[in-house]
Amino acid sequence: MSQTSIVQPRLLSRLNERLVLHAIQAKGPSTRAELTDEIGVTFATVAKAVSSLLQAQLLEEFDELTVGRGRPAKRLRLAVDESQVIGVAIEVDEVLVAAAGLDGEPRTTAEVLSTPSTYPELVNAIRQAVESLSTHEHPKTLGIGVSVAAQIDESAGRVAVAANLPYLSGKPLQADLSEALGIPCSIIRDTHAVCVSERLRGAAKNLDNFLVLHLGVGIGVGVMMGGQIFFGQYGYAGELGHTTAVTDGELCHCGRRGCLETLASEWALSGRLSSRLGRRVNVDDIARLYLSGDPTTRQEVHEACRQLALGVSHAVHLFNPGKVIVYSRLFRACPELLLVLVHYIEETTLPLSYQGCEFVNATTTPLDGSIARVISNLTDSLAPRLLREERHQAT
Amino acid sequence: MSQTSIVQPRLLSRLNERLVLHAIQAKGPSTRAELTDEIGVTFATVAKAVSSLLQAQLLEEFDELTVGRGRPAKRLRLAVDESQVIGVAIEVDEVLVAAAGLDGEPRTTAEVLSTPSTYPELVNAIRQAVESLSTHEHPKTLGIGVSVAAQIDESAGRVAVAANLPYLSGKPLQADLSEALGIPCSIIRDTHAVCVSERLRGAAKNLDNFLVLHLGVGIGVGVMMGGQIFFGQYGYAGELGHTTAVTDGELCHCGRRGCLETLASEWALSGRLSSRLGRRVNVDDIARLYLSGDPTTRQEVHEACRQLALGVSHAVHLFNPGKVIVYSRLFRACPELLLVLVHYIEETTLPLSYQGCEFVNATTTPLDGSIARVISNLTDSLAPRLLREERHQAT
DNA sequence: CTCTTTTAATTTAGAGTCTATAGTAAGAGG
DNA sequence: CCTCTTACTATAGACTCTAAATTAAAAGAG
Repeated sequence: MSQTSIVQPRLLSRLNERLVLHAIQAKGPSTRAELTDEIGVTFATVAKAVSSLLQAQLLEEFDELTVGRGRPAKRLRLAVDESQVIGVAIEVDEVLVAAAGLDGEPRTTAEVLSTPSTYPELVNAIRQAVESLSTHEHPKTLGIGVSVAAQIDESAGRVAVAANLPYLSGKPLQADLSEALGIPCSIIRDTHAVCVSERLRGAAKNLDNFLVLHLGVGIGVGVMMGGQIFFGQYGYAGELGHTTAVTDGELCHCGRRGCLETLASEWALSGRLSSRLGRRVNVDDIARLYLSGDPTTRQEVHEACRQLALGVSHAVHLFNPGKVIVYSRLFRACPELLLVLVHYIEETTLPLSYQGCEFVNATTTPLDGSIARVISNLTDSLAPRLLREERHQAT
Repeated sequence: MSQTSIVQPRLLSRLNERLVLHAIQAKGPSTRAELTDEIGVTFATVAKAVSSLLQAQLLEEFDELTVGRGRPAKRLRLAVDESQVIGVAIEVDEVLVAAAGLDGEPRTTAEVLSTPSTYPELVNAIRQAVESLSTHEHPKTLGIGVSVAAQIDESAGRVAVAANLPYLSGKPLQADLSEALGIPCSIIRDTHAVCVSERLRGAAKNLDNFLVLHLGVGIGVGVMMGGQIFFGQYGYAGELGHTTAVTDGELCHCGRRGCLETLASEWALSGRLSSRLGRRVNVDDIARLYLSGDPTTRQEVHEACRQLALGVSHAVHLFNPGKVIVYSRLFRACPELLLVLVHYIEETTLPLSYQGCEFVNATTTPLDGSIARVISNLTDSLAPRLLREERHQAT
């Protein structure tokens, strides 16, 4: 099988390094003594793991204003002065690039490019933007994350199908960027990116099971379960837009009829409202009209919410998530829509299934997610994850 | 946090013991040399792990008819002569008890009791049945698994809600049985039990992501993802029966209208057919009538399949499983119904989502599952699971 | 200003694990 | 009987952990 086993003495120290990083991510900057209590290993072991992480520039030591007796401890934080990561978000009309410390906090406002129209230009534009953030005045760049508004085969690092950026379909973007930049790079679907950043520093901190409902041109959910993105057997988990909402409904671009996407996507909504209002409206217009109380808009939007709630209800029944995070321009502009959505969901969902499940707007973006993805990769590539799974009753 | 860390040198040997057991489960009886190739550690390490597992009576050594040159190897198998486990299935009308070797193969035909009508009688009946299988003529009993046709809080070992066995609701069955029997015991929901046994030795061998569609009085799915049963945040994942299938449909016992269960459960189907045929029919009658070609029956059954397919379609879209295993008396009696179900599913599901997903009947029962659960517990309690999760592109 | 107290960090000894390598065991074939 | 082949055992070297002793750096008491 595997040429050489991972089960070797040094696995232990890797595991402890990983535990140290996760403890600091969860509790913020800590001293070695605090980490000792938190992790449950000896001070000596913590010190050793920390020294290795300092060497790898994943952690930084800093003095704090001491207050108690005794020798003052040095506090450790995720590296922000010595190291950085770079996140890239490829969207339909623009590409965003930003650098961040290992805490996930962007250190600059994002640089915005308009999306090039060929693949080589895209790779080149990203290379230039990344290089301008990686000069010698900047901290050392440890990795690059790229979120893409497309179906991604994340294990192969390849774009699967990019409906709205056709030239990306099938491209081995991860390998091409890694090569062009000379720095480890990983690509991730935008929906999944939001999952990762919401968990790292957004609405789902320390939550293992939640959904991100992504409403854009289509409707999809990002599934975070057991602390990991869930891909399904072939990587297509989280499809919601092509669930049949009404039998013999409107024709969908997928060839079937009555898909949820024909009723509740932002794209469908602006189409319906455009024809009812007799002029072209986009999502921002809809939000404005909705907030101003336009009755036609309110009626259509609420109807879309009702249909959407049915689809979300299925997902809640099946996943029993601890939270549902809505990532949508319309919902961000009109937060009260969350209440409407929840109202319809409660009508069609078993209380046992939605009890304890909060519905909130996303607080992060795919750009944050691309950064969070690199950071997770850096921490998780140290060692595999230990997963306890005992369900035994001791006698 | 945890008093003492699990990350210690002996974790390595535990991990290797676990790898040895899983290799033998996957590949069948093996020699130490074969395990060495399979696992990727040194022969010496394998030999040490094996010797520890022999001591724990989880493995057995046996001579085989040698054929090649060289010193003949001793082959190792999961213990079946020296050790056994006992499985119990608590169903609405009967309780099944059987002993099995650690390979999961039952060593006896199941003993069948009619389900007692009080909790103490139930515990006592199980105690007697188990003790008659644990006398000194029998191999040593290493554990007991109990599958229950009810909602279970599997982490607490407690029955949550038992709609059809009311006296079980809220009972700490796992602790009570462990105490009564003096042997580690674990309880598991019947739907989940089928998941576990299908993966151990049924239709889902070596498959990490699949669903078990359980049609009985209700409709539910067991979700196996990443090789583990998925519970959701609060343990209620896999609900399908109370998905709203038609707005303003028939009143469901849950208080809402149009639940899938009112249209497609075996219970609903027999109700509808009883009233249309003018006489009481149960599931077995329906199967007979269906196979004999009765048009009314065929029409109603196909309509139920159509509704069911819509619900399954949602699950397939969201989970993208590698297989859907149907556990249902009606489907087992009429295997051609699978084709009907698949036909309707294909009508309402994105090809990308169901491609590569097979729909098959279950080959195991909750009793097999209760046995499989104990065996998993024995192997998995040795060490936590190592979960690699790298998605990085090496430069 | 010196000494004690307190907390932080390092060092060292002891036990456990792995790999690698050399050596022993048990059969088949000439 | 000897050699070849495969299976298994034993030992040395490197790495890890814990635990306990030692050193380091500050605050406070006298």
